[in-house]
Amino acid sequence: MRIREAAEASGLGEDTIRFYEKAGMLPEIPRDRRGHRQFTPRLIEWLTLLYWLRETGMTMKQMQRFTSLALADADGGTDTIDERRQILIEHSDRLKQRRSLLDKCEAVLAIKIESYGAKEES
Amino acid sequence: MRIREAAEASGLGEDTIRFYEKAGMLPEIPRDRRGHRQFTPRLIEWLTLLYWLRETGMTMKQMQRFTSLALADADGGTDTIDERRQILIEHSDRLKQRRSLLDKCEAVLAIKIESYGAKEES
DNA sequence: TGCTTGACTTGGAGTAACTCCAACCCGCTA
DNA sequence: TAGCGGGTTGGAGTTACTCCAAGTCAAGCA
Repeated sequence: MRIREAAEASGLGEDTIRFYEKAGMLPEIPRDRRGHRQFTPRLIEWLTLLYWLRETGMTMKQMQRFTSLALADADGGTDTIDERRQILIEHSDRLKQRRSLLDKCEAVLAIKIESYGAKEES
Repeated sequence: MRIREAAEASGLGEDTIRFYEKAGMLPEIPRDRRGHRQFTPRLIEWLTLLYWLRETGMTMKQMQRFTSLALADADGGTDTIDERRQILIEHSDRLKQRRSLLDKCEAVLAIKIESYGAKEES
């Protein structure tokens, strides 16, 4: 798979993928003889996970940590699984907080919108 | 109210308030004879709304637009109310989308976390 | 009277996380 | 052989702050 397709499949942009690679947030990407990146299904899966984590506000630092843990266990080890799971659990908790914030804001907006409606009717 | 208290009350930082003022996102702030800003309850309310809008991802551009509309109607007019309400409704819609995205991600993470748990048990 | 405190100003640097662009290369088709 | 499409790199630009630095100025206290 070329970078174009990888971008489409994962939801990330081409530039973002290259940027993530430079920042050490991806496993090694094989290249063909032209130097073009060749994306494996495993890489696509990884990119897709990063896409979701980014979309929901995980920082690059955490993603880098997460990646480095996964790479440390790349040979099938499980030494870092606890920490990796912990990272995901904490992120999941942040999502819950975030959602309640959105709910709160939505309520505030509803009141504000309502008040505009009232003014218009008067 | 001084800037310190305004910051505390609204949730924004002091620098951010000054920054927002420069960027034309606030009504005029009265000053005392020293040149210090004097925050009225109305201003605090405004800052608090901006805080929520920012927290939930509204861009400065939109906030600037929103402010300029409100200022155009500052004398009690209602000419811009339709557009202002529209802005808030659209933002509220974005929040709804955002929340469903969070839900989706939470589900993805739950599966991922589950899979780590399984590996650990084996 | 002088000191401290708090706020003020302008200006600029740093940060996160992209995003876009210029310049270049490389293999393929007409 | 020229042009095209799709890569490549490095670097500049963007958004929205955030954090100083350096200097001023008025009020309140000892």
